[in-house]
Amino acid sequence: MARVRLGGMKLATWNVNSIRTRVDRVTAFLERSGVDVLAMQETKCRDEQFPRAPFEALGYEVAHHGHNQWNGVAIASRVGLDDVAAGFEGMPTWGDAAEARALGATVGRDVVDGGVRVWSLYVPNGREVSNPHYEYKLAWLAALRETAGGWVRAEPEARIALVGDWNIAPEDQDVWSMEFFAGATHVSLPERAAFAAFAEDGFTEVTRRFVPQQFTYWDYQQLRFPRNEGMRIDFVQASPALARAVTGAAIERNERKGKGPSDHVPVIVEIAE
DNA sequence: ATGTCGGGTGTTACCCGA
Repeated sequence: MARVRLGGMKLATWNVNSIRTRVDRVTAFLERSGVDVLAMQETKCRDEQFPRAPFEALGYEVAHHGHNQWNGVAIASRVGLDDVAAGFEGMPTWGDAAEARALGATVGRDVVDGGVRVWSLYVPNGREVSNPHYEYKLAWLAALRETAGGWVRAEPEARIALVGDWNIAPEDQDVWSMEFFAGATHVSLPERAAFAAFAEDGFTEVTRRFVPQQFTYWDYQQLRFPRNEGMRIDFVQASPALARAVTGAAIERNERKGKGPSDHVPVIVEIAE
């Protein structure tokens, strides 16, 4: 197939908090933003319930992985969508259940050299530091790092994007009040260490250098958004070759406004060819 | 003051999760 489009691509990640409730807002965002690939989290539906038609009408292919009303991850792409994989090698289960928290696909083979291997990730919340879900979160992150590190070691020039809702605020400035979060998940040292450890395998978080301080999530409760009491928990970790190709990033704060928003907003990165 | 959102069900009243 001939190259139809050169010049890089725009990749975004967005925890949509139910795609069935949010599909109009999500497709409107795609139409006006010029995003070529959108990784979604918390679709909250089974595969057959995902509203594919509105995406396909705009020229996007969709891969979705969802078992039930919890979790659910997807990737929509108008620049190719190949080698789809649900879950990663070694991904821990929650009890007996392999949850729908990771979906990989190769996109952009015609617009970026070698394409980009995108993983749409919904990292477990952890609930409370004393809750078994917290140990599950740490184990899940450790397994992801082990597997993703192996990908980079096997293919050092691979362009790999680990994107999504990491449910970790890596720095104190990434929450509206460290007092409020004292003793809570998302800010604990083991979670922050787990996030930072990806750097040892060559991954770089590539949005902060372009957007030094901006929240990506505001709770629906307590007027958190009007008061700008949010958290920065949605990130893009890029392999060495991909990090070199990233030319910009943006956090779409305005998507938290208006009628029926998700509690998260899209995070966009621009990738050169 | 868990005061808001989702989706679910033994559904029109509550459950769980975030």
